[in-house]
Amino acid sequence: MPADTRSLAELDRLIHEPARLALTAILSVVESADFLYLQRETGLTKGNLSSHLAKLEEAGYVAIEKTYRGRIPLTLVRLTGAGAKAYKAYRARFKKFLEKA
Amino acid sequence: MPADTRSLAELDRLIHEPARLALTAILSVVESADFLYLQRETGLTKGNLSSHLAKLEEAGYVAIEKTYRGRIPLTLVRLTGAGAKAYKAYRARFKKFLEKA
DNA sequence: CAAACTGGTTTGTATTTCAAACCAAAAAGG
DNA sequence: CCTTTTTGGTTTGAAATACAAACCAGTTTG
Repeated sequence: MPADTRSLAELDRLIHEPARLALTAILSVVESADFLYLQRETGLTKGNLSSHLAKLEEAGYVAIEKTYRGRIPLTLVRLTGAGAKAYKAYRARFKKFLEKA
Repeated sequence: MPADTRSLAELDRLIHEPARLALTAILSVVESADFLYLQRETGLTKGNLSSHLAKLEEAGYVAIEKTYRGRIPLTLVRLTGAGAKAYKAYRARFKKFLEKA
């Protein structure tokens, strides 16, 4: 019997997107990160990073705080409880899928 | 140091899509499957199954053979060598990602 | 022989994604 | 100073995706 592929349909698409998966993975281990750090780490363009972050924020998966380092803007991002939970669930589902094939 | 999230950008998007990942996973263990079997197994509509299969075929990941069972049409699908290779690579990458976080 | 069912494909629309253009503030150069 | 460049982003278009609904040819059923 083939793997339970039905469970794949339930994957959280918001996290599944590779760019956002990368972001979520990073944020799950750093407590908080700024915009440029995330850009360097993921290799995304500023535009794409900005819009992916906006989506994650809209979903309540990250909280974005716009502040200043001295006088230059600093955008800080951290995973929310909901974001951490969703990421954990995503990983668990995917891991299960990978195991049984 | 956060996980190597750069590697996620290299995931094969064609396989990454959940519907096609499900199809590929099934085909990786069955040698050959017909259209309706794949539909039942994945829960996709006929339309979506048809177009996802078309994409996989276009990429050379599956071979589709249209034949007949008696007088009613029968569409048989099997993974090609390239498809099997791509699927294997996808799994390896993802597994690696899951392991180091 | 008309209606419904099989086994699909095509079409239309709504989302998504990416890249390129844009923008305001700050720093650097002449 | 005043222009130019750089920093730290956001907004805007255009292209690709994905999904659902409509369609279609052939077959069986009433």
